[in-house]
Amino acid sequence: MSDDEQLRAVAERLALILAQGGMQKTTARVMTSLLFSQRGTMTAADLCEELQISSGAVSGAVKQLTASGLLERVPAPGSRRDHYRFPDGAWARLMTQQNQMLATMGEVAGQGLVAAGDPATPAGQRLTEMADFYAFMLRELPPLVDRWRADFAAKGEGAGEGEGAGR
Amino acid sequence: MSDDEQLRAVAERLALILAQGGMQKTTARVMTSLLFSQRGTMTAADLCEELQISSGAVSGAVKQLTASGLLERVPAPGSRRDHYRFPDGAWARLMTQQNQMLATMGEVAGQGLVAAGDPATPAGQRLTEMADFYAFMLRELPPLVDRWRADFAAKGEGAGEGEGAGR
DNA sequence: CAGAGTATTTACAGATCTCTGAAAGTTCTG
DNA sequence: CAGAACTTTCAGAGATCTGTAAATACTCTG
Repeated sequence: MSDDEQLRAVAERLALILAQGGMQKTTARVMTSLLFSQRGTMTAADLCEELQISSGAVSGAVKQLTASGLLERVPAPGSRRDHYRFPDGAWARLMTQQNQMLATMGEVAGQGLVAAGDPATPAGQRLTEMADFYAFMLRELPPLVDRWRADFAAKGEGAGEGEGAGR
Repeated sequence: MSDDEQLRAVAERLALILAQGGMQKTTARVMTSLLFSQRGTMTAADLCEELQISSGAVSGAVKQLTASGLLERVPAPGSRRDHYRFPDGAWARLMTQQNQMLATMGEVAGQGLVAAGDPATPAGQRLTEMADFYAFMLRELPPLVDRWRADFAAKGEGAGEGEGAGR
């Protein structure tokens, strides 16, 4: 099995995992193709061929991924085709997006608390815990992600040459 | 609109949000019913009536939620029916479970790196970033959740002196 | 241990989703 | 500005999922 085939195999495996986690199958396949591709960017035609899917399917997946920040269009001088790639820092941005979800969960918990009236009721206690938890995460997660960004950037600088990083 | 109806409305709204985020609709509705219920626990029959769904559907949802730690059976002396409730500390546990996903993502990234061979290739760089990010999160998130647990427990002590009422 | 009261599983029906193929829309080039 | 090269949209076919109803399996009580 060539290295390339191995990469594709791992890509498909990850796509499957993501699909089980709720992501659309085709969308996941497009994303992992981009993520594991040895090329810097891929065109819609490339994806059609590699994944054996129609251009319509690719278009749909691209739309979704773009909305989530997991895919970006790259200006491709000399080619009419759109070129896509998996963006740098996408993972961190993804985590940041989840902050939206954390905020929403916190809000809903708050609304529930209001409706419950008394925080001492069963619902009140459950919702208090929920509100507290999500408020905490909303407060603590962004700085954590920022710290990673800083760490990683620092590592990258040092690494260019004598990268002592590693494990 | 009574308080109870308001609670149910918020519950259904959250269920809808969760469903859009990939969770099964019925499963989400069962979970939020339990979460927002003024009762301490609910039986399958209660859920059937409140949500207007069949007992089979409840059974399925219970199975899924139990597996995710978002629902637990409560010993119900005097009643033959199973009583269910939303467990204390479920949110924290849920976040901890996501660690499993973080670990998996890290592993897959590592496998990709091996298959890519050279970390300097496009795939190599993308996967290096991915592996680093997930390793970082896997390292930092559990302590964060522990800190919340400690904080929240401390808050609770200070506040509800005689709260023996617990469950 | 028989039997009632519950929970779970199963087959099937209905609904939903998703892909394909083709038409329509866009955007460059010559 | 006409035409080519792509991408996006759309209607319909096919696959997938999910809930119901009924049968089956548990689990207490008497």
